[in-house]
Formats: sequence, structure tokens, C-alpha cells
Amino acid sequence: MGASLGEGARRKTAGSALARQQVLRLGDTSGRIVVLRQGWALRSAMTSDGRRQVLSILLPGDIAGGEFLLRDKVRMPVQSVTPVEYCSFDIAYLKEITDKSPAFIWTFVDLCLSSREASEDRLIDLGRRNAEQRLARLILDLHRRLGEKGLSDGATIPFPLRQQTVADALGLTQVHVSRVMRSLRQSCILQTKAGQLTILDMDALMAIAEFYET
Amino acid sequence: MGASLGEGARRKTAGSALARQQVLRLGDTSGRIVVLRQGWALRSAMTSDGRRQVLSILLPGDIAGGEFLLRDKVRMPVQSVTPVEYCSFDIAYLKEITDKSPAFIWTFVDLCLSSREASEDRLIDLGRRNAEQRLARLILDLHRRLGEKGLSDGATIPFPLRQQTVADALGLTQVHVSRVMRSLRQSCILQTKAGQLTILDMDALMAIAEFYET
DNA sequence: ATCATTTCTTAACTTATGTTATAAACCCAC
DNA sequence: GTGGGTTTATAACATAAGTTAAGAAATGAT
Repeated sequence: MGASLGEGARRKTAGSALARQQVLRLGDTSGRIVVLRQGWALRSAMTSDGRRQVLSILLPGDIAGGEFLLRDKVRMPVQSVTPVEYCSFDIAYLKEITDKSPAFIWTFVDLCLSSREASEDRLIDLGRRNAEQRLARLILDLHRRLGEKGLSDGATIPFPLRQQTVADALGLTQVHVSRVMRSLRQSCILQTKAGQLTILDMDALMAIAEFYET
Repeated sequence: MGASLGEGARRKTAGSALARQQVLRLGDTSGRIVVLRQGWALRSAMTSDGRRQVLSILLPGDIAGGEFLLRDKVRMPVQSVTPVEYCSFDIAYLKEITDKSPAFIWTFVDLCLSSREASEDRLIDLGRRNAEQRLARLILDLHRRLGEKGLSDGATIPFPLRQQTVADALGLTQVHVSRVMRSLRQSCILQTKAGQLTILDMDALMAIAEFYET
């Protein structure tokens, strides 16, 4: 499972994990900020009766452990989708940095706020949009984020997510995700092949996602 | 509409509004942090086809404008439910404070993170829980928050929300909220009267909300 | 290549929630 | 207190999404 976290007071550590591993376990004592360097991961929660809700899909550069300051235990576990590489900082290290250059902390506040915005956008999706809209928006969001990181190839993006994972992110079932994907494929809006997803009709996808009309 | 915001560079201003007024308008230039002092308010978003999603229900002491640092325009409008009183700080003022006592900023970071946790909890509700569970959790959440602020009377809390508002918060319709409330009333789990809500059977409500079983 | 496992597809059927409509209850201004 | 607007209750009906199940396709290990 790669170099593990929480082994003493090392300022900065690096680690890696295979696909489908728990990277941060529920209840782990963390005290560290984890940054994903390579690969895809999920931050998710389980309900008491075993349903899963994916809270965020993590791409390279994203911060995995966000609760570090609020609580000493990991509340939302993180698991790898693909093989991943990550690094982590001790929180004490972050505090040292900000003591030296206080302005830096605002970058960090921005990060917190923008992750809140992201989760509120998902809230609107789950509360007020149907399955097709939710899927369209998820794909466009991934397309944008991957593009910003130089990880997309035009309209084609890597897409390592299982349908069950997409379902857990969108508050749907795997069967329904399959239905909606079929519909989008049959409308020639998108195409999937070998872990890649291609947007064939960006306008149509954006229309479904309500990215146009005011 | 009370003393308005953004009238020059005043460090701190106070204001008030009647019930059902826009307190922060979409697109307003804000640059200020608004703290609710009295009354209830809503932070909400609209979809392009006019559906509303309530992102958070604000109680006295809560921060209304959260986007101030990320963007100069209000993205999620805030409207009063009851008559409200609020005060606001210029962001520059916050920066001054944190320059003087840098440790204070961590309180602020905590605030950001805990509001993200709150919205992620809602995300789990909307993605993976049914209408009855969502309503039970909303009521328990309000009961807890009001209790912490000394605004509840044992099992009885003020409840100024319209069913439509509850529906917009839970991703449901007003009609369905009415149905679920009836069911909870008929099960003698709760009671509503004159803008007050009383939890008659806390155990049953917590069981529905999945606050027990692991 | 072959087998085992996982994931995806599809169909038939069920259900929770949405929609529409109407009447009753409530609230407030005069 | 009366009257008009808002909010809630309820019913009948519609539909998006869930459930279950079984086979096909993809993936991974040997």
C-alpha cells in the first residue's frame, strides 16, 4: 500500500497505492493533508444501511483529506480508482509555512471555499436535476477539470469510473446509469471505449446539462 | 430594506430586513462578510428552468456571504424567512484583523471547512436517503442548532419555514413534504402549531433519521 | 488461450415521488 | 369580522427511477 501516513512526524511523505485501495480509512488518525499526484480517487460516505455516496472525484492535484483541521479522525474515507501516487504534509508544517508567510493562508482559504462551492453545485444537481442532466454535468465537469490539467485529448477523456461509481456520485442506481448512458450513446452525443469517453456532440451535451439557456 | 451594504468603505455596518426580502442579491458586488444576528434566512440557487434549491438555512450567528473571497459577485442569493437583523464586515477589515493576530485565521478556516462538511452531509441526504429520512434529519438538525443557540424550548422549536421552502431544501415537492409531514403527525412523532414544531417521539424520529443503528 | 470474476446490458415489473387540481385552513389588512 | 391572498391538505393520476434477474461482454489471472 505504499509508504504509509502517520508514521511519526515527517514533514512531507510520498506514497502510492494500487487501484481500488483504501487510501484514507474511516477513523484513521490523520493530522495530515494529502495531495493526489497521479491517478483518480474518490472521497465517499456510507449510510448506515450500506448505500454509498461519492462526495468528490479526485484528480491529480486535488486535496484528499480536508477535515484535518476540524477533527483528528478521517470522517470521509478516500479510495483509489486507478493506481495513485500522492504526497502528504503534516498540518504542523502547514502552520509553520503560514507563520512565515501569512498571506499564503488565503490561498488555502480559497481552496476550502471553492471546494464548498463544488459540493454545493452537486447539491443543486442532486436536489433539482434529473438523471440525464446529472450525468451530462458530471461528464462536462470532468472534461473541464481534466482539460485544465492537460489530461484530456480534445473531446476525449480518460474515464476509469465503473457505472456503480457514477451512480454513487449522482445518487442513482447502476442500472439507471446504464440506461442513461445508452440513451446518450444512441443520440450520438457520446461514445465510450476502452476506458476512454468521447464527447461527440458538445452542444447537445451542454444543452442537456443546462449550460446554455439562462 | 434597512442599511444597505457596499455603501463605501465602512468597516462594519448593521442592517435589517422584513420577512421574505432579498438580503443579498444575485450578482451584487459584495466584498463583505454578512453575519445574521436575528431571524431565519435562506441561501439558495435557482436552476435555469426556475426550480430552486435551498443550500443552507441560516440561523442567528451564521455567516451569510461565503463567496466573498473567491469572487466579487454574490453567486448564491440570500433571502430572509422571518424579519432579520444582520451585520457585515468589509473583507479588508478581516484581513487587517488577521494581520494583527494571524492565529485568528484558523478559526475562519475551521468555519469554511465545517460549512463544507454541512453541505456534504446534505449531499448524502439528497443522494442516498428517502423523503422521510431527509425530513427527519432536517428537523433534527434544526433542533440541534437552535438548541445550541438557546433558541429551542426542549422538544419545541420555532418553525417558520413554508412547506415549499422545506421542499426546496430537501429536493422534493411541496405536495410530498405535506404527505410526509402528515405521516409523521399521524404516527405521533411530531406536531405543528402556530409556527412551532414539537418533537413528540424523539427516539422514533432519530430512528427514521438513521441516527442510531451504526 | 482459458477460465473466473467483474462489469455492463436489457427486460419486466414495482415504487417513490411528481403533477395537477380543488377545497380547506390560515393569515393579514382594512 | 370580512374578504382576498397565501399556504396546506388531499385525491387521482403520471412518470422517473428503483429492483430483480439473467445473459453478454469485458477484464484479469494463470
